[in-house]
Amino acid sequence: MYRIKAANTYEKRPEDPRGNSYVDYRHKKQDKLDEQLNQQKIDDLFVDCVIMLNGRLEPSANYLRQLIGTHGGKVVFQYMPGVTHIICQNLSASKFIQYSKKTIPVLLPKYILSCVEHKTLLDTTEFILPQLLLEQTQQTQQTQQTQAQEPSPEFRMSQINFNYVVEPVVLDPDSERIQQKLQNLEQQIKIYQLNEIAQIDYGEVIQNVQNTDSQKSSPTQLQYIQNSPVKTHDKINVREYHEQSRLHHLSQWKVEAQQFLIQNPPQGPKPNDTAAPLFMHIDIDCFFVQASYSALSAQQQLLYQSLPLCVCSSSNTGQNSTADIASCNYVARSYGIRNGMWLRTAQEKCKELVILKYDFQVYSEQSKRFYQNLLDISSQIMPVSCDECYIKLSGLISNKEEFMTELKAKIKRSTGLITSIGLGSSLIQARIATKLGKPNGQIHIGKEQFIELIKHKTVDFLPGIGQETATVMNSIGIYSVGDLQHAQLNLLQQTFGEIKGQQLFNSSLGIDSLVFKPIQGGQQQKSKQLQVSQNFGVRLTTLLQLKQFIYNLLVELQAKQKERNQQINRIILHLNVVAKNANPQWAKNGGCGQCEKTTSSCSIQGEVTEYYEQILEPILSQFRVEDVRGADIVGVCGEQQPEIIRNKTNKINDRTSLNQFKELLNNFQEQQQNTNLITGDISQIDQIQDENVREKVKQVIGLQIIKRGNLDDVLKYDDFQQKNYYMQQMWGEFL
DNA sequence: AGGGTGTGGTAGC
DNA sequence: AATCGCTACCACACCCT
Repeated sequence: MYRIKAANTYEKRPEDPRGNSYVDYRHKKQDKLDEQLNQQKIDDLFVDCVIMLNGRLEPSANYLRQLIGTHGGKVVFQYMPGVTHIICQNLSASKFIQYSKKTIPVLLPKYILSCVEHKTLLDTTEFILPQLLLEQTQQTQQTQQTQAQEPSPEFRMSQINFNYVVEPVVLDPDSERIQQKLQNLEQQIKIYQLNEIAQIDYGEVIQNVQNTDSQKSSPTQLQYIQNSPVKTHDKINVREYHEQSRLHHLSQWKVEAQQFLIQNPPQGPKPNDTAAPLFMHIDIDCFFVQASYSALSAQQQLLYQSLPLCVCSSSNTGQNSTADIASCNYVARSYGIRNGMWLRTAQEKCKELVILKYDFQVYSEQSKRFYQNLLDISSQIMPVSCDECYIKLSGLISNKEEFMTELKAKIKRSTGLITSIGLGSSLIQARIATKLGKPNGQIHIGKEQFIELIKHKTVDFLPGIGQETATVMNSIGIYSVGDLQHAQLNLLQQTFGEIKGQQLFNSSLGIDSLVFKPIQGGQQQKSKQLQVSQNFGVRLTTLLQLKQFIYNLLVELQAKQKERNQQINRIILHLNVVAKNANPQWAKNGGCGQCEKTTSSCSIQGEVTEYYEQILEPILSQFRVEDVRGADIVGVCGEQQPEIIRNKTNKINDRTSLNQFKELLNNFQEQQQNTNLITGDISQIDQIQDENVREKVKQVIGLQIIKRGNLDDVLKYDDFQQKNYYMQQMWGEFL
């Protein structure tokens, strides 16, 4: 089912001098919409129905509204008397309680689609929202269980702590609302009995958390699945885990670098904004390896001087070792070893590979020394990471080569580390220059050179283009940076979105999409987001463990908030649940493997940890406890209210289209492999309702055929007429 | 229309 | 045979009022 593109169904809110309420306006609007839809009516399928749509739906609420309207039904978006059906997909805790009280059926959007398909109003039982269904069966099960005197050791997700829906801070002094809340609360207590186990253990969690206040680690113990193939600690302690996580430190060092620059403002001259723009990008070559090496004794250094080196968390080279290489030097790279490669694989490629240990202390010190050397160059520095930054040099440098050589020598003297420097008239040019120069490089490139130099690189050579973007690019026939340089901006924007498309195109031509934001000395840098997460070595078996784990994450988040002196007004919970069809092998190394990801957030005021229940409930009510068994709970991410900068341009394309497009393309490619290209079923392309996307798919698949030389296959047909017929049938005017 | 919320991609070693 | 892991940021889609 393809979505009708979200037409702009909203009307401008009228100025109303007579002070009519917004509600009036909404009623009027509702009537008007109904009238409009009635005019397009096909049949009277839903004629006696008043259908309420709620929340995020698939297909979208807008699509359903039109669908119902054209079949004679009435649609509302708020509950009102007379509603006959509620269509809903995910229920938040409060709505869950509201709806479970009503006798109106709460159904999945599939109901509407099926009714339309069968041209009749179907029985609703098949389409009841699973959450509510679960609740019903649970209640019957419960009564059965109590009769059988067989209490379950675990408890259901949807059953927990609904009696704690009161907000810790009542934001709205409106008494009516508070009364309603109290009423709700009463109802909830009637419906849901607090589980005794939960009560006791929740108390324990609180106690444990209080213990952490004295900087000591939380004694909260979370057991792993017995006989789990994962060999990690038998406790999960977020703080302890982070101590040994290289990525955690990497992220922290970036913040440290920013703070270092705030406390030690660059004393260098101010760049001349009227001069020709000149930016420097500097990066320490294989930072971890060099830094670990620099901490070795002189004797060892001599020994390892020209050997292949790598840094790895483990020197365990056993068959089952899945440790990966954090960083490897260029000697090692000559053997085909790469960052991120599994140690075992790397050692197969090079038996002499020397494994160095992490030394986070040294990395942090070296990072500071590195930045110390950059302070007198210019007043404008923008750190990228602990070992990498941009510096604005416009009008400050006379002899570029000399400057770069001297700077490199200076850093080498001070830290013993070898760096690469790139100069360019934009950030991305400088960045690419460094990349091309590594290791131990010093390059200056201009725009013309830039375009020539990277023409033949694959698109993922450009910063900002990762695996996903590269795959989509390939699918629209763009493989090299040169292809991108000559691509149609229009096509890029249709595929990636207006802004993103433009940015990608700009990148290929050496024009920045990254904004140069130098650190302002003395000013507190406020980030827009604070996040705490742990994805490794987490194997939770019970709901209680899950709750404890999330609470611990929240404690860490709160600590971070205080440390950084920042306010948090929204909390986001990310939850990874092992996908149903996930290969169990994948999670063997302690990671998440293939997961289904869910996000839920709530606005907060006050202490982060107070919102424990609010965050949990909506998201947990979607799962049964069985589903969470073996789930990986990812993290809690607190967010500051970001600056609202709305993008006011018209959207050409929406993500749904992009996803549909990807799917179609995959289907088509599968078919191509299985059948003759010519007979490949392309009828589905014509079913795409969105004209833009349909045309794009045709265009793209056409492009693909040309790119891959498959056009020749078509041309093999001797019969010219038949050939033409196929061509036309497939691509219409596109070929 | 603008605010709120959910999704997904990227970089750094 | 398999591409994680942590944190911060951006662009974007979609719903609610």
